[in-house]
Amino acid sequence: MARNKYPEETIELILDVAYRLFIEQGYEHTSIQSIINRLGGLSKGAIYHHFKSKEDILTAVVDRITYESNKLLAKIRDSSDLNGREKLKMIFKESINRPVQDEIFAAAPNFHNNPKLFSSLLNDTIKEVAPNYIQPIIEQGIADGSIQTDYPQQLAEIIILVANVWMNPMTFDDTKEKLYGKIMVFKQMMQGFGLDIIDEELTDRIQELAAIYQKKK
Amino acid sequence: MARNKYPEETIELILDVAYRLFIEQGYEHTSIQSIINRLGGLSKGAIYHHFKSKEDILTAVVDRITYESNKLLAKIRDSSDLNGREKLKMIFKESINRPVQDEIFAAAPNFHNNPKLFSSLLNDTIKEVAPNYIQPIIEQGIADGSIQTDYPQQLAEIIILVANVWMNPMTFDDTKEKLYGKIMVFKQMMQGFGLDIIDEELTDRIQELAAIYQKKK
DNA sequence: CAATACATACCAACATGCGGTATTAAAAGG
DNA sequence: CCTTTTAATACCGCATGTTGGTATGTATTG
Repeated sequence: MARNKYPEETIELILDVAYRLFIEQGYEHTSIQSIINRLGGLSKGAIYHHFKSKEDILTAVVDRITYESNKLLAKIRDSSDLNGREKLKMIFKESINRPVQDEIFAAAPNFHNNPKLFSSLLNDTIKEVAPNYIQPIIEQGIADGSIQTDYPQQLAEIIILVANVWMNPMTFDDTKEKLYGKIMVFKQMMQGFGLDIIDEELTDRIQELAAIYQKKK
Repeated sequence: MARNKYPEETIELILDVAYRLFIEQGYEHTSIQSIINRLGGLSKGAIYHHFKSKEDILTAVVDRITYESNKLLAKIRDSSDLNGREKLKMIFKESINRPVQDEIFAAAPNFHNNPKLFSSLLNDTIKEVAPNYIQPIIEQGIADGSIQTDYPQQLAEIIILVANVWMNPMTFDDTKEKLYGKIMVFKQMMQGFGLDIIDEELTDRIQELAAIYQKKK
């Protein structure tokens, strides 16, 4: 293939293809060759020119998956018109309403068939999302009196772990009924932490996602 | 190597070696050849005679890791002299006191370097441990009045997920101080579910494990 | 003698490395 | 300014070493 004047386009193309394949077949069952085959003439050398390894591609893919989500989280975190508790509630509401989610959920098999991608996303959740987005909000909540805890770091982690991983329909392949129970238990957990922020609007939307996810089976 | 009259010994040997390597270097960075090299003369044929694939070895290793633990859980689940809530408390106490844990914690890098093993253990936790051991205990607790919930299945999952995964020092590579905060938050979560069963004895032991795990660094 | 416990030789697929080439951008020279 | 030179970069495609897995052979057991 001819050389591209704008190499970022090539990089984006590689990431597009890799993203789809990683989600559809899993990282370990996607070969570099299978990526090349869908690249429309691009070669192995092209890939290894832009990325130093297959794992490097995964890192870039995960970055792209989380980029939009993190931008939203940052916006909520830095908004000045809400207290900590309200920001937390806003996060659940907004993060669940992005259509990107639908696509991922509809395409992805469960985590057990994609351990590497799953573990990368989990790692990001704990090492990036929790400390950089959730914890600051909780700390603000402590300062403004809307949240009470002595352990903001740990509270941030457990909330986001349960919400993003356990309640994610893609992670554990739940039925609608089972997910409903999860939401109820999550709600009770949040109340136990003094955070009564899960309302009907949220529970409905989560079930909607589960339905989408199940349709593809 | 000469043929072994008792092939189970050969199987155990293979699993011993594989177990160590999987934990030390991760599943994906352990080659069949590196297992063979530590087998003391045994060959590839031996391995593929007893196991049909590398993944089959992983399954067997995970079974062995969980076997003792599950025996203990079954014993508590089936004991007749405790109510549901007491059994739950007993589980935390006993499962944390097994010396096997020390060894695993001392050898293992964090989950992110071992996604396949991690995801296998996580899968076992959700698909085996929660429904077969924790949920029945919670259901007994509902029946005998010592536990209140409308969602025993989901409650079982979230408790064991948080306890086995989030609070596991090996999973997220925590400091002693951070782990202490996790225990406090976990305690509060359990209280939120009406289960006030985490006492000082438990918190002390968990921190001990974290110390062991950190020493190897 | 049949089944089993291994050994040995081998294969195809895979991630990655590398020498080479074409294209572009930047700098130098007129 | 325009042209020439230089250097950087995009990309090609085969070579390489390693990997998981297989086919087949051989010795041992019962």
